Amino acid sequence: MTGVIVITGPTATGKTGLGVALAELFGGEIVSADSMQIYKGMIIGTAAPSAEEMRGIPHHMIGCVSPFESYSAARYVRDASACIEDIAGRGRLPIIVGGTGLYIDSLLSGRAFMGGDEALRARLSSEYDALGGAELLERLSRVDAESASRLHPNDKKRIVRALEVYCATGKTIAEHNRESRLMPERYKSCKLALTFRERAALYSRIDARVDKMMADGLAEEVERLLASGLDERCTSMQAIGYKEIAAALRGEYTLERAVELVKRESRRYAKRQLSWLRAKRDLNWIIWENEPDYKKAVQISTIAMKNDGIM
RNA sequence: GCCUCUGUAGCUCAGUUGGUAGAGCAGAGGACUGAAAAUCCUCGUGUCGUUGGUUCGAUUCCGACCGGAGGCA
Repeated sequence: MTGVIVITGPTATGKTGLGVALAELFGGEIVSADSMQIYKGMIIGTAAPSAEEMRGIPHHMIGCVSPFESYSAARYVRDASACIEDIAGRGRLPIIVGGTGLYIDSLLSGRAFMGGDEALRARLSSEYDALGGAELLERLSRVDAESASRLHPNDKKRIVRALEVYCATGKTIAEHNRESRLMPERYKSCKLALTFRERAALYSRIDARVDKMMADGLAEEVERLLASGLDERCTSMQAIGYKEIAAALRGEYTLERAVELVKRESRRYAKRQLSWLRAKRDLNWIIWENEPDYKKAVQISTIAMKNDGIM
């Protein structure tokens, strides 16, 4: 079975740096697992690695999709799997680096997502708006009581999707989930998760990085994307840093306010990532005191890789 | 130096006609299976500035003191 390394953790914890360090040491190539770096032209705001940071290591799955498209976890599993097979086929070590938890989990399990139907989804969505969440949740509970019992009436996305899956395939999403949970992981992996000892250290790092993005021209990058015809309905424009600055450029509030919001949203995002990761069991945590210490991290990683049977 | 206002949750403030208090924001925790940087749920005990007094009981009334703001000198 192909072995891979996974480097994850909340935003701004130094995943890129560790990924490159391990790639240099073990002859690896990077496969990004980032739902926004995937889009072309979104570089500054997604903190995509620069050529200098890459240090000659090949990086995949970055900037390879048009920002007008709506990418998905399902497509990621397909595209990233191909990358991994290619890398491993050439005798190199695939190193998956990114903070999009759903993408990583899905990739490792080779999860197949239940097909859906865009038109049907749109219809259900407008029914939700017209009839209300309680009504749609009630309808879901008649066909899929299991999923319905776990959802809140306000959780529009999930109620609509559960209904969509059932209507389109005749199978409940709960059944599908149960089956897919039984699938064994497709790759043997060593999972490394990065974070800081103190939440405050993480947050001040996030704040500083947002200031740096602005200094590097994030506003101009957003302007350029908007000028190309993108609007807030595109998935790519839902990215933190882009949606707030776009709103400021539209005159909804000042750029200073936008920067505050970008910082706040990034902090909340990091918190959500942490909450996703804490629920996982097989992670090797690397906890920074104040600054990333890559030398030490490489040592810890090497030990973890041996323990997990990679190498 | 005198006068007035003010001191309540990390911040901005509300409130208790005396029975130890509550909003917004910030923040915290959780969920998550074809949007996931998305989406959704839950969470407010704090010496009511300090210290005396009145009172069965004071954060609330009175005094002094210590911060802060303004005014007059």
